[in-house]
Amino acid sequence: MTKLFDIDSERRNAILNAALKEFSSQGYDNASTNVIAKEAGISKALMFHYVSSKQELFLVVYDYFSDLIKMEYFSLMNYDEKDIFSRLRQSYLLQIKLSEKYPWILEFHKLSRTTNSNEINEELENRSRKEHASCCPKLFDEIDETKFRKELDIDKCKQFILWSAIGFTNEIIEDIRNSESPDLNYELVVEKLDGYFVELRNVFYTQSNE
Amino acid sequence: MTKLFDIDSERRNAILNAALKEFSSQGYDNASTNVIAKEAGISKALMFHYVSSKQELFLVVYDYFSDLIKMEYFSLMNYDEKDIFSRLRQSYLLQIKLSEKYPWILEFHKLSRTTNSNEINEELENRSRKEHASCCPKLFDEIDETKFRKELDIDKCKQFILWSAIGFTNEIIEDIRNSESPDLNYELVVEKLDGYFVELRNVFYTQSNE
Amino acid sequence: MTKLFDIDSERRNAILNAALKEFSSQGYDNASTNVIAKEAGISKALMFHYVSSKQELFLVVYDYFSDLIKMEYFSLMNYDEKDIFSRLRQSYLLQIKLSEKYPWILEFHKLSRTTNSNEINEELENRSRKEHASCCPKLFDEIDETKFRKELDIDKCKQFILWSAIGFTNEIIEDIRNSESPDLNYELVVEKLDGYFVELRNVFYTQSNE
Amino acid sequence: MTKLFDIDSERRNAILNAALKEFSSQGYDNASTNVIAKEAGISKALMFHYVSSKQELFLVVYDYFSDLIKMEYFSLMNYDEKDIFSRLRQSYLLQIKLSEKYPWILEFHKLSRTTNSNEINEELENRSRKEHASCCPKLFDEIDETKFRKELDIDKCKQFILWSAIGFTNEIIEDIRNSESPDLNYELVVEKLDGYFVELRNVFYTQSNE
DNA sequence: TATGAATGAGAGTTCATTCAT
DNA sequence: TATGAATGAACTCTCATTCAT
Repeated sequence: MTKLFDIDSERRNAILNAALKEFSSQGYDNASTNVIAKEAGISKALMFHYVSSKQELFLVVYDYFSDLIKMEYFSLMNYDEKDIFSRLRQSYLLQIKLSEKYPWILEFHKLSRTTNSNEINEELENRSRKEHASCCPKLFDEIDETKFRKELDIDKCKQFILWSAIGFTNEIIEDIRNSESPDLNYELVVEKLDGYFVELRNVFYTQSNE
Repeated sequence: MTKLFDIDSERRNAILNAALKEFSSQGYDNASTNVIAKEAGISKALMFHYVSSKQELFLVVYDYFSDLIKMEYFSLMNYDEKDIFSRLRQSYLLQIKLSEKYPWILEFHKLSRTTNSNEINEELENRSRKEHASCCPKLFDEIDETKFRKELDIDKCKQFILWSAIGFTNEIIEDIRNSESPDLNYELVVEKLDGYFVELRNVFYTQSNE
Repeated sequence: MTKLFDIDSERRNAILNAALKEFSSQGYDNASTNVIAKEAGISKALMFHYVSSKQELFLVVYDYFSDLIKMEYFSLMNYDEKDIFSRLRQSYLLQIKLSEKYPWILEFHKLSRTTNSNEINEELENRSRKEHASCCPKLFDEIDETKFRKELDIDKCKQFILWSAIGFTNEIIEDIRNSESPDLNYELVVEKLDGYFVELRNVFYTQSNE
Repeated sequence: MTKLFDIDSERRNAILNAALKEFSSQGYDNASTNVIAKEAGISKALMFHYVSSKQELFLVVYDYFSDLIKMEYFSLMNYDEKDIFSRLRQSYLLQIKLSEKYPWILEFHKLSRTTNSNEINEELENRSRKEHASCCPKLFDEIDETKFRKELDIDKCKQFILWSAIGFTNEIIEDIRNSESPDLNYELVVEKLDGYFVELRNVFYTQSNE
């Protein structure tokens, strides 16, 4: 239905990025197709030549980045790595790399917010039903729990670790937003990241030297 | 400027709650003054008699709840309690209590999201500059750090604890939204809460029995 | 649902007449709410305060004039008059009178044209099913058929008479459109009308002097 | 100006028929060049290569069918036939035949409806001024008026006959539109037609057996 | 010759806001 | 105090038309 995937990839990316930015920051209802078209550098009419409606644009964006994340993130993840923090590190490196090409991709999950459009809500529910809570569970699947200190409740710890990861993600996003050239501080981000992982190991793992 | 504080408190609360609900759930841009007026049970024109604009309404709501939180929350907090988790527990009990009168107050922080209105963005930045990250620092001020395991980096741990608290808050909010009679599961919430605190002590504190 | 009938009758008539003019001349699909609002002398937004949509406006206009025609035309018709041409004359006098207040009312039937909007088409079909071919049958009901020349097929003659009446109606409409002050030639129209009726009697009736 | 007449006649006919259908059924303003191009089986851009604008397309269609009617209809009419009803019969047989190749030609007159485009309105008026009511006068020219009953006003009778003919035409059109295979009921149409002519003779002519 | 890409103008509709009472 | 009426600007989307190839 959409003609978005028959066109030049540079323009396609411009549209997809612009749409992801607008939809994730403003939400579906408040997102303006005007803003998206302007940010993508094309006329509004042309955009509606590529997609038939705001709804379709939203769903195309959702599916595109959903697939992208599957292929450029999930399928590249090495789940043989059983150390949860090494896994998380892997995950962050991939995400940061993706962020270079798709600067708003870390905000992808915000697309799932409930909107005023029931059709969108239903479609989103369909997709999430298929995927069954896409990211988090697998990240924690079959991790090496023997490394955790024995007295800890593993499930609760996973929860704490997840929440910390979310908090850290938000910090990264803010860092990226606040710097014009996001590529420059790639190393700084990784350094910060590694600092956190050192500490998380201290917190949750049996100390090796004890 | 606003006449909101010259009127009957019941109506004022109706307006403030309705506005907080709409602004926090829809965001400033997408929030509808129509919906707020209807939810508050008054005409739109009357609402614009009390406040001069949507902007003013937003800022009044922001400041009102900001002050409320200061007075009904911060000033009631007992900072003599130096145990961070006991402090956090206190904090949650106070917040949940506030939620009974102001059901959307836990969502207050969502008001700070960036909007399309630059004026709003600026005003919000002014306020946050004045307050300098209103809640968190004090929550962690002068806590008893001796309880922490010696090998831990206290500052990073505080960060982890804060992120966990944020995650837990979101869980509470979802619980409240998903239940028709929020008061009933007050005890359940506290129970869950205490479970988390037990574990957090396990994680971060020196084990007493060792 | 519509607030059109709670407002000042002068403005209401302005809107109804403007809408009837636009809808009957342009058809539902091509009719412009802009044009209607401008012709009625109000803002488009106000018009959408009175009616919730173009569809509703159309249906309100349809029903209003449909009812008006029933009350100011059908119920005033004296069907005790059994002479078909006297009846038709009555009919025309009433229609011309209505045209003074509602200059486009003779075009009312054009509202029934099929449009691109299936909802409108369905609503129109519902209404026409209820009314069962509103005008014509009754006009020819129980007329005095003994006046017709014996060798004629009455049913076919009725058809011819109806078609002539339609042709005459179109002539009247054109006359009205071509003159700025339609009231002036009221008498001229009636005169022309009577000329036709004289001749129609000659054509279809047994000649009295034979 | 137009290049329509330099191209393959089959494609030309496809365009002309598609345009006649769309313009006559939707009116000039609401007609979509998209629909016409699609129905004609060519791209919109190519269509605008043949004609310079929607306006020109409309006028070309108008003039083409106007000429066609002149040549394939008017010039084939045998005006030596002085009996008006035989003439009308001739006329209908020719029209029905034309309908086979140009299915929408009976709707040609609908092109003359007033539109929102003043240029189109003016052009149409020019053409009709030149032709002076193209069809009707000649149809009634030099007919044998002696056959009419003596007491009748011939001019008015011509008017009645014309109006009946119009009514009958509409009936035929509706018949054609409502049947999937229009050719099948060709004979039925002619039969119906002849029934009307018999009666019209009864109505207007001196009865032969009296 | 033939077409997909591209656009500005305008459609219906909603919104925050002001006016009159 | 309180409200319904009123509006201009902005929204999403479609259209006839032009451009580039």
